[in-house]
Amino acid sequence: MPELPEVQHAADSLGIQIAGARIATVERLDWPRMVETPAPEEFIVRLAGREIRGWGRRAKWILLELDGGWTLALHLRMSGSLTVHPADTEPDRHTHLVLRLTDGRQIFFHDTRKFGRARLLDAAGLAMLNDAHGDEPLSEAFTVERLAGLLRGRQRAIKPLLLDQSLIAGIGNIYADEALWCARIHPLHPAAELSTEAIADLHAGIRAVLRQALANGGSTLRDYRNSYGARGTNQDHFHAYDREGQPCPRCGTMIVKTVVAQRGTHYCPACQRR
DNA sequence: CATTACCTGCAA
DNA sequence: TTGCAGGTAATG
Repeated sequence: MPELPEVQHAADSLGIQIAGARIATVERLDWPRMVETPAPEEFIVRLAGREIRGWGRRAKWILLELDGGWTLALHLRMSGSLTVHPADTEPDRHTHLVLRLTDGRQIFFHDTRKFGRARLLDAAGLAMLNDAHGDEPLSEAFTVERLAGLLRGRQRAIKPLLLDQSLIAGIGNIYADEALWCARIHPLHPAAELSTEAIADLHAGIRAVLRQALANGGSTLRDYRNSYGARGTNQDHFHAYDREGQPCPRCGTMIVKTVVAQRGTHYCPACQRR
């Protein structure tokens, strides 16, 4: 579900509520597969008593910086959400991890589809997570030249390349389609064959769609909520994604939906031709 | 590169 | 009942 803008909002809305708080206990881990490292029993023991010192985001991971050099990394995958609740709120059946704070409040990791994941990482583990991911597309370092370098020599289609987290981190199916619409690029265009001008438009498009989504609190198709339980509104501003059969806002041609890289893919067949 | 798997719920 | 969903990893 969540891509960079949604994960950023999830992290910020959570972090602002809980920074400085301390985890008392880990409760209700009824789907232990969600804990990737360390073993669930050790995860529970090590988290107890940790202070939450800060927060951040890397790719689609939410990072809670803890004392003792530990980082709690949380990935929402398709349907996860993190919300903060008073002491007496009962979790529902899709809440698979609860962090009880020493002030009584609870953080719920709610995840209908159970794809979400948690890792408790030391400095080396955090470095590995970092190294596994590519450029942050909103960073200063992500220049047009950087993007051109990433595309150079790669014959694969541009859309699956945009989804490859090891190259560019944080873009998912929505914002890949939206960025390609912005840049008037066909999702199957070979990455290495994009013109200099098209690459510049793609760079601008990626940043514009992510910034707009951030400004709108992310996109909520179904499950996404920030940590206050609020939906985003960016789904009301899509140009191509989820708009099959509706007119392209630029040229009026019907948006079509196909499958590219095993993902539903929406584009304008008239003005996305390069 | 394509296919399958992981899960549940919802719309067609 | 089937197919599909914002993600990723593990297979041929």
